[in-house]
Amino acid sequence: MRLNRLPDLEALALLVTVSELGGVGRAARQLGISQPSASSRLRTLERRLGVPVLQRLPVGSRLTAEGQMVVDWARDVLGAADALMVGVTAMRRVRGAALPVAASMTVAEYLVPGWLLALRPIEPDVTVGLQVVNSARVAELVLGGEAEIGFVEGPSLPVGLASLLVGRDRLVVVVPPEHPWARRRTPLRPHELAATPLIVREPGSGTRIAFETVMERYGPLAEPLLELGSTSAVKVALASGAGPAVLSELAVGDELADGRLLAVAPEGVDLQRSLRAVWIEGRRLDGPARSLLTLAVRSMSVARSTTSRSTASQSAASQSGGRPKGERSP
Amino acid sequence: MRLNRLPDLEALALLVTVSELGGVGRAARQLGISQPSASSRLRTLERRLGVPVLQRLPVGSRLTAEGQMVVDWARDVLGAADALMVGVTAMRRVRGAALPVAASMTVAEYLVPGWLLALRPIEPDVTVGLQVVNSARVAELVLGGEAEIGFVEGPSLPVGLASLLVGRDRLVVVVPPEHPWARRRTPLRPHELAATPLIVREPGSGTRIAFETVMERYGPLAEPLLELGSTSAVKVALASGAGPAVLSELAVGDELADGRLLAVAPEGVDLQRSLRAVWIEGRRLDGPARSLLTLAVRSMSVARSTTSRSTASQSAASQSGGRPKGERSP
DNA sequence: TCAACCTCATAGAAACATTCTATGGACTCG
DNA sequence: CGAGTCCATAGAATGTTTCTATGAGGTTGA
Repeated sequence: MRLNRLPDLEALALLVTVSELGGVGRAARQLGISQPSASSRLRTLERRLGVPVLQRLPVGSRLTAEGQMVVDWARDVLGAADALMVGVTAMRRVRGAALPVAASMTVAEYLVPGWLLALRPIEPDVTVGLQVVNSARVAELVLGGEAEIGFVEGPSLPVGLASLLVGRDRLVVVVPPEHPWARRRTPLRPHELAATPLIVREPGSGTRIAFETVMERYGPLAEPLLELGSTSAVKVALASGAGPAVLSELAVGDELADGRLLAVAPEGVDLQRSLRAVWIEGRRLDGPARSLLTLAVRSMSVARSTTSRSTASQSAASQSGGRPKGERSP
Repeated sequence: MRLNRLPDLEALALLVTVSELGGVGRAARQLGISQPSASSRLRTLERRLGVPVLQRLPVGSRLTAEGQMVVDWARDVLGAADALMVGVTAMRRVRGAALPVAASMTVAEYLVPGWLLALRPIEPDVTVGLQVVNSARVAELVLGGEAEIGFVEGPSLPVGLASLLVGRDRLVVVVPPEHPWARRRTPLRPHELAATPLIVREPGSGTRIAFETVMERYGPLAEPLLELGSTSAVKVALASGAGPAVLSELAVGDELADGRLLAVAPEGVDLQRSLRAVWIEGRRLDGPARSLLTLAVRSMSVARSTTSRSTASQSAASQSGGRPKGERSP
């Protein structure tokens, strides 16, 4: 992670605004800075990128072809930054939030920011408070009234809580492309997996507990190859070719998508986990909490339907109808 | 896009490094700055985020629970930034690159950065040059020897070129959740779609041409509701509820995944496009070009075998398959 | 044709942040 | 208890960004 080769986020945001408004001065006004400041900043950005991105015209500025690409890439960066900020902001307001939420780590990390971004235009004035704790504690907080709605992962069903499925996650065994398992033709047997030293998260982490619970029946697990404190650290170890690792699919989706990592599915092992929204049984959710639940439910159904075929109707229908009911336990 | 609420990318990179190395001083050394500078920068970051992220201990520093979340979100941001930089760097070196590549816009925008990120560890010393042009011009450049490998979209098959499928894209009709079509129960008929004014890209853009070609047989298209010069601009118009739009699925993967947009599938219309790698027929690709081709092919097969995933950050992902965001994305 | 108006760029001063070196306090380890 | 490691603070130097004021280039419309 070289420190110096990073783009200036604010300059990128400025460039995006220029592309939307069609002029440097207009963008400056919108962002509340002076026009010369914007001009100079864009020039610095161009110099650092080494590519001209703007075509200055007497009537405004248009993007060059390269600029168009930069803007589209920049939108991704800014979207990620937005997600970070929305997540941090929610974590900061644990007390005194209009909508107190509790979520397990997986849900909080991968799903909550997207929901909050989608919630913002719907409920602009609602301050969300986010508490990131384990699933058991989520249940406590919801039951104790400290969170209006919660999100849990895993197979155990909290009592006294209504719940609704909002997503699925799956633990995947991943290897770098140069690992022997990347080329194996025979399926991975559970016993072989159990007997292989793996890179895993530290004891007590949700991912690790879930994995150990599932693998219990296939015999004792080998000693871990490495125990690391974060998903990121595991990825770093993986990149250096250390060995197979077990991670949440949500955590490695990008790496899987572009081939930096490969998934090896153990034969016949169900590593799927349900992600559920929970709230006090019998209580009717309304207001912002209900909006959030709707978004969460919708995000799942749409994500699933886009891979095969997608129609908007199904997801919309499920919520616009009656109030959500707790699903019965599996 | 408020300018002031953006995080400092370099500070985030520093924090990530601290989380990997376990100490402020160690991270500073790795990044080539002094320890006090790192310390001060982290303090500033904490102040701006409003959340303590580091627990300073006499033996080093550990992340707080909030810090853990911040680091994981930050990885997405940095991944997206990395994708941007790798793309820009490639565009800068059109001449004199060891591996000259030509790609159509869709491929260049959403897939190439992810491939280049994956290529970096495999071929660390190869400078890639990227030319972003339309598919016909890609064919010319490859045939003329100005690009060793090219990537095209669309149904037309270039003559004299060998090709291999590296991905698929699909045009999708998207609406904001509050649009009437989001709640429709009857399937969308092609004629109805043709008769509806849509938000589209400007004439001549690949997305628009592809859409018009497919829709030709269903009668004349209605006048566009809006014609906009970039995907981003279309998204902005969508967000304000303007009306249905037609965009590449790769461009709206994140929005679909978290429900900010909904896809409406027109009945029986095939809006899929193939994305292909092309090179001179009969020529055997080797060296870096072959590595790149391998990565591209792999990214497709893996992407299909896993279900999509989404994180807010993922725009990069969207590029990389989502991950241009760095690494992310569905 | 020309004045009014718009665009973006430049100049120079002030404010701010980051950087460094040097030092100190806190804790662990032997 | 001393040596070593860690992080924080102090104060000066550097660099960037910011602003206001102004200029250059081109369009618009009378």
